[in-house]
Amino acid sequence: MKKKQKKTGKRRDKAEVPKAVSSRLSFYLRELEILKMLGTETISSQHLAALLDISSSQVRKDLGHFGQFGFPGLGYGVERLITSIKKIIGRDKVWQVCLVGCGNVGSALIHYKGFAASGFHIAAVFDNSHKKTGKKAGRLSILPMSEFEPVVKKKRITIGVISVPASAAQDVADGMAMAGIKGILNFARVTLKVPAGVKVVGVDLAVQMEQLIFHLSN
Amino acid sequence: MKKKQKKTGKRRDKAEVPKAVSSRLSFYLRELEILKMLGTETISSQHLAALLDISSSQVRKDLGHFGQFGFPGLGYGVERLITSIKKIIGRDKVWQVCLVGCGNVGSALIHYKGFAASGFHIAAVFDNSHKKTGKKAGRLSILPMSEFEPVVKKKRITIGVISVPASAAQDVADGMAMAGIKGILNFARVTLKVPAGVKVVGVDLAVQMEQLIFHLSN
DNA sequence: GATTGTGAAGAGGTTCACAGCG
DNA sequence: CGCTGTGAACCTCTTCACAATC
Repeated sequence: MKKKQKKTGKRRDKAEVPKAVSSRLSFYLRELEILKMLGTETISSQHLAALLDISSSQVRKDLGHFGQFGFPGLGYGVERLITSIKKIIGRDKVWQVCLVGCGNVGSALIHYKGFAASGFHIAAVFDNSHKKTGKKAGRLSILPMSEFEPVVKKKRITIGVISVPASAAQDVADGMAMAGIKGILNFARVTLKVPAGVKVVGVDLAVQMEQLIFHLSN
Repeated sequence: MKKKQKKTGKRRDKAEVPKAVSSRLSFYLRELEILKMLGTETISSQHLAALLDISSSQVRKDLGHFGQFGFPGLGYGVERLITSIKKIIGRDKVWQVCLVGCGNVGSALIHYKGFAASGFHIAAVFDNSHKKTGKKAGRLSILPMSEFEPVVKKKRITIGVISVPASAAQDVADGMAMAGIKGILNFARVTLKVPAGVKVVGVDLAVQMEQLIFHLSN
């Protein structure tokens, strides 16, 4: 636990991870899991960097934030690195997720296999519309919003996915915060206002597309 | 067209836009379109900044890259700013898009209204499976991959969306590059290798989720 | 008086380069 | 000899602060 080095002048007791680093850890993990499947046991920073199209010193520096994982002359142990990164980002447990809004996007998410494969368990699905509540969405019944808070609490859900129209998104987010949800994945095209302590990650496909055409136009 | 200002000492004939800026333009646009709908005619950098949860100087500096849009004491004209940003990112025209892979994700994208609303026109849809080709996906027939290149060329499609399983994604990307597609929106969980001149934007929901839980775990 | 546009200062992130280890 | 871990240099992005403008 005691990890102060006397040579550095910088004080940084709290393990503050640069946000640029955290956003790359997932990509490391993704490539490492592929490597593991291929039977690779060891990989150098240079190799891993090439897979991700970044520099090898970037990889080394990123991993350096969390301790010493590599062996000079050999590289990094794939299996061990996977375990370590999973622990760092919190993928070492299963997360209970609820989803609100069973339109096109919502339905696709319910059937999306990548979630389950990454340790996210969709534990409940909600929709406002009477036409949908009671029906099945995959293995789950679609519940009415009136049951939202009790179900979230009973199932100990900590993550919410919003896939409702933009006009309804803020209300849903408010309800989520109220029910104690700490992380929101938002597919609606609005910037959500949430209380401190709640983290929102937005996914806006139109924005992604615009990234693309910006490069194409320039 | 001639737009050199004599006062700046910096030489920068090529309009090089910091990549951090380009990624925010879309968000400015999104908020501005909402403001327009609400009837707002003018907005200050401070107001706009608040909507996006960034600083007002950030907004001013970002917009400053493209010329003078604002009026001191008044702010920015919403309508005019929308037009300008659209032109900058290339949203002033309609883009022809094709989609490969009609699974869960693909189907959701076909029905997703945000695309059309942002000037993206899905002009063709493809899938490998005999079970799907010939069937309808929305207003379009699902075409077999054998028709990919001719159709892309005939319809002047410049953007491709990949929503096939990870194992097939690289092949599809190769085919897209071959057919002359310049921008790829990739939903598969792999890092694609593409020739120079082709831009890829990846959307990986598991990665987004991991961003979320990283913050929750720390 | 309010608000822009912009140099200059400050943070933050990336690359370099090399000592030290296996 | 190959490769990691890491200070130092470098670069990019963000914030500050204020003259110029409406």
